[in-house]
This record gives sequence, C-alpha cells and structure tokens, in this order.
Amino acid sequence: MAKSTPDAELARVLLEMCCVVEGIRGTVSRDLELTPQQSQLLTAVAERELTHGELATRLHCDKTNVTGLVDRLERRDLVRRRPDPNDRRVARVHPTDRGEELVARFRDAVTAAIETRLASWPSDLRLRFAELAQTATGALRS
Amino acid sequence: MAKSTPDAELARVLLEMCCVVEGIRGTVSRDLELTPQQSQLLTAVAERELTHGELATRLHCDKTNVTGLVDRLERRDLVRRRPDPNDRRVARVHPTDRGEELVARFRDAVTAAIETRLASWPSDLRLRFAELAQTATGALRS
DNA sequence: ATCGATAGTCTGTATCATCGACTAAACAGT
DNA sequence: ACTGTTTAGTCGATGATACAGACTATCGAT
Repeated sequence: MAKSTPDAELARVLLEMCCVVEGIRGTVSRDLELTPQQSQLLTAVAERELTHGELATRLHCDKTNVTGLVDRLERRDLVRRRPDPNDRRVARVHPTDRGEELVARFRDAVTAAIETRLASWPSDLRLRFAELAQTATGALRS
Repeated sequence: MAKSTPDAELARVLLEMCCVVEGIRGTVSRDLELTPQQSQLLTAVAERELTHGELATRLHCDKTNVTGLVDRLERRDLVRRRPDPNDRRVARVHPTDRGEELVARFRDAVTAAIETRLASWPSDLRLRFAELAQTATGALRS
C-alpha cells in the first residue's frame, strides 16, 4: 500500500473519511429510527423545499426512487408534498413540524458525536479544517 | 440556516462532503458495473484479507449482510473465500486477480475525478488538506 | 390544436440491510 | 472427557433502497 502519488493518497483519505462519516450518520439515524437515506432527504428539505427532481440530484439517485422515499416519510408524517400552483406537474417536498424537530435532533446528535471525537483538537484547528472542507466540497461538487 | 456554533457548522460541512464523495464514488462504481457497497468491500479486502466480521465492522452493517455481498462478488469472480486453517469457523475474503484489477481501476478513476475538480488548488494546499483529513479521520473513527 | 419536453408515478427486478433462528466450531470450567 | 457458553458464519423472511422501462399529466412552443 505505497502512497503512489499525493493525489491517490488524497483520494484514499477522502473515501476513508466518507466511510467514517457514514458510520456516524448511520448510528445517529438508527437512534432516531431513520435510515441514512431518510435522514439525508430530511436534512435536505429542511433547508428549503425541494422538488422530486432536485432531491434525485441531491441524493445521487433516480427520481423513481425518490417517490418511494417520500412516500415512506409522508406515511410517518415527517414530510409533506405541496403541489406547485404554477406548475401542476411538480410536487415540492417540505418537512412537517415533527420532521423539523427530528432534523434538529439529528444535527445535534451528529454535532455531539463529532465534538466528542475531536475534543482534543484546538478550536482554531477545527475551524481551519471546517473552512478547508467547505471549500473542497464546493470544488468537488462541480 | 444560521451557523449556530462552529461545531454545528463543522458537522454540516462533513455531512455535505460525505454526500459529495458518495456521488463521485457512485458514478465511478457504476462505470465499473459495481454498486457502491461492492466497491467499498472490494477496496477493503484489497488492502488485506478480512473476515466477514471485520467486513461488517468496516462497512457498518450486519454480518448477515456480508454473506450476500460476498456471495454476489464471488459469483462474479471478484473475490474468494479462504477458510482459516486455525479456526474452521472463519472465512477470510480476498480479491481475485480480476478483483485487484478492478480495485486499481476504481482508485484511478476516483483519483482522476478528484484531481480534475481540485485542479485549481496548489499542490501544497491539497497536501495540507489530505493530512488534515487523515488526522480527522483517525480521530473520528474512535 | 398539436408536438415535444418535463415531472412524477407505477411495475418489475436486483441489491442492500436487518432480525431471529440455526449450525458448526472454539473455548472455559468442572 | 463433558458440559455450557461464546463466536463465526449461514439461512429465511421482511422491508428499504435503487434503477430501467412504460405510462400519465402537464407545460411550452410552435
């Protein structure tokens, strides 16, 4: 496992970090009786209402998949479909009060988990890391 | 969406970065006709042979799930189960030649995708980011 | 009014993920 | 040796995720 090139090493590290964050997200989701996909959808629509198509893009999945995801969350009264008055084809998904509350708990739990694990880091390092990660995320999205 | 605290903001960024990396991993996996889970399992056993239990831990899933994952990859001649001579209960999973080759292609494609997207970054910044992410990953795992 | 594009749904199929029950093997204490 | 316990992996059943293809309804532009 030689670090062939710096960029290959960066790729490896990012995949590994992704895996670790997935672990945290999975544990927290399970505690809230959500699947990881459900918590992802919920946090996405918590920022602003999204259409099925936008959700498909955001979650990197097919729109036919989004139908089922929203169905299951709607059945649990966590999100609602709001028909767009201007375009009767589109359905905008937004969280209910219960959904918002669950998102808040989700965020808090993830924050607490990360806080605990990075407790030994000085706060300026955490800040620097967050900034760098933010910039990288923006660049990686394009 | 006020950034309530720096740590909440860090949590948000990490979840977002995780989502973006999942997108890259998903696209690359699909090009190689793998599911994301399959590419994760393959890259895991490419480093060293792992038992089903170790894989379950690594992939954050149940051991009963690993059976099916390994079954499907074995059917495609990408991994093999090797019985442990010292403990006849355990099966160690290792990649075949085809599997190793696929892992190499997977890593290369992810590296290329990241390289492209971070092309505008100076190489020392990429290195600094990789180091920071590596350290963070180690801390987050515990 | 018609045509093409778009948004979402439905059906069918494969994979992922877990639970509970089970088998086989290793291990501990008597 | 002989139990009882633990551990590793499998099996069956069930629900969730993911996608392809076909479909409906609607919008937009001719």
